[in-house]
Amino acid sequence: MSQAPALVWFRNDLRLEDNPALHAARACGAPVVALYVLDENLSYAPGAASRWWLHHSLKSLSEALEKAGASLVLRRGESAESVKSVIAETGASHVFWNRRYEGPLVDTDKALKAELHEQGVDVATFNGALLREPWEVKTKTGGAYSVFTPFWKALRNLGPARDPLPKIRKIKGADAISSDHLDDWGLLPYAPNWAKEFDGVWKPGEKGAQEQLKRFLTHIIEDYADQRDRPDFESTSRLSPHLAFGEISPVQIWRAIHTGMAAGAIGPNNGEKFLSEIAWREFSYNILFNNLTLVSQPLRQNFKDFPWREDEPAFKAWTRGMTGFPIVDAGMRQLWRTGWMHNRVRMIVASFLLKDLLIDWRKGEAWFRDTLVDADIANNAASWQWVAGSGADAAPYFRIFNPVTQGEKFDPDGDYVRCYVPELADLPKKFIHAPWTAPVSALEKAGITLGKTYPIPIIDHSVARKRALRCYDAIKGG
DNA sequence: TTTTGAGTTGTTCGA
DNA sequence: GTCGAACAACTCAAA
Repeated sequence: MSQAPALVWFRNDLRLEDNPALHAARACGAPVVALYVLDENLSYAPGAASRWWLHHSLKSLSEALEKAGASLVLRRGESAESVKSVIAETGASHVFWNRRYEGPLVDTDKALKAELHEQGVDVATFNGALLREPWEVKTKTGGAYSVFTPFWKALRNLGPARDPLPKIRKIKGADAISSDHLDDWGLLPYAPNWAKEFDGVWKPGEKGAQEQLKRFLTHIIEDYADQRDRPDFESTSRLSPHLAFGEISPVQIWRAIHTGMAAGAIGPNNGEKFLSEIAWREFSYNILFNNLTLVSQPLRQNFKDFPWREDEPAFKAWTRGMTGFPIVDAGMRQLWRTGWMHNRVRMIVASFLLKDLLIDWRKGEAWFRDTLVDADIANNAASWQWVAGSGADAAPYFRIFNPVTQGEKFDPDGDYVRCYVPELADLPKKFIHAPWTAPVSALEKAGITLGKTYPIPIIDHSVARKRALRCYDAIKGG
C-alpha cells in the first residue's frame, strides 16, 4: 500500500517559492496533492478583474507544479466540502494551508480545521501572506496599533518572521484524481472582452512577479522616494496584483530590499520608503483582522451619521471617467482599461467621489473591488475608510483634494491625461487639467466641444468643497 | 495615572 | 511667484 498523500490547499498564495504550506507538505515526505477551489458563494469571491488575473495565475501555477512533478487539482464548489471530498478521494492524511485574515474566511478555515482534526486528519497552517501575524505586532500594553507610524516602527524592529524559503524544484506528486478544466470556469470575459488590454500590461503568475520585482529594483526604485507620486510614467513597483494573489510574498520583498540596501545598490531613503508601503499593507491586514466589519461599517462611530448622498448619475459618471475633471477621468479609465490605477490617482478619484460628490465610500470600495486586478479586501477597505476619514489614522476632514491642483502637480505635462483621455490630447498643457478654463479658440483648435466631445464638469469644486466641510462639521466630535 | 508629543499623501488665503 | 498660517479637535502610544 502506498503512502497517504499530503494535501496542499492553495488560496491567495499561488507560488512555489517561499510558500510555507507547500514546503511543509514536501518536507513530510508524502506525495503531494495540490488543490485550488473556486468558491463563488464565499464572502469576498473575486471580482471581475480579479477573475481574469486568477485564470492566468492558476494556469501559471499549474504549469510550474507540473514541471516540478505534481499537478494542480481544480474544483469548483463550497470550499470546505470540496476539500473534504478531495481528502476522501485521495486518502490524504495531512492537510497544509497558509492562513487567511478576512473575518468570515478565518471562521471557515477554523471550522474546517477542527472538523478534520476530529476525523484524524492532521492539519497544519502557516503564515504565508504577511511579514508578521496580526497578533504579533502589539503595543506595549498589548493592544492593536491604530496609528501607522508606531506600528511601522514596531514592525521594523521585529522584522519578518522567517527568511524566504527556497524555490521548490522537485515535488513527488500523488496519483492523479479528476480535475475541472480551467477554461470551463469562465473566469475570462467575453462578449465583450473588456480585458483585451490587460494582456499587454500584465504578466500574472510567479514568474511575472519575479520579473516585475527585478524590473522595479533595477530601473524604478532609484527614484522611488521622489517620483512615486507620478502617474505619467512607471514610478511604482506595480507588484500589487502579484502580492494580492500571493505570487510573491512580503518576506521575499523585504529580503530583496534589504539585500539591495546592504550592497549599496538601493539608497536607504528609497528602500525604506518602499518598505513602508509594504508595511501599510500589513497595517491594513492588522486593522481588518481586529475589525471584522471593516468592509461594511465605518471604524469611527460618528461616521454612522454621515450624510452621504444618493446620486446614481454622478456615480455612473465617476465609474465611466466622465466627470469632466481630466485627472479623475484618466484614473477611472486607466482602471477600466488596465485593471489598475496609480496610487496617487486612487486618492484623487476617491477624494472626488467622497468629498466632492458625497457618495458613500462603500460604493467606491465595491467598484474598486470589482475592477482592480489587485483587489485586496484589507487594503481596499482600509484605504477607502482612510480617505473618508472614518478609518485608522485617517485623513483630517479638511484634506479635500483639488482635482486641478493635483493634476498640475503630479501630471505636470498632462501626459497621463492625454494617454487615457485621448479626446483632450491636443489641448495645450496649461489647460489640460481644466479644459473649461480654456478659451474657445484653444478648444476649437484641439477639436473639443465641451458637453459634446468631453463633459462639462459635473460639479463646481469650490462649491463642493464648502459643502463637504459643512458635512464634516455636522458629525465632528466622537 | 497623568501628561506629553505626535499624527502618509492638502488647500486656500493673504501678506 | 512664494511663504506661512489657518483650517479643529481628537486619539493614540509611550513615558
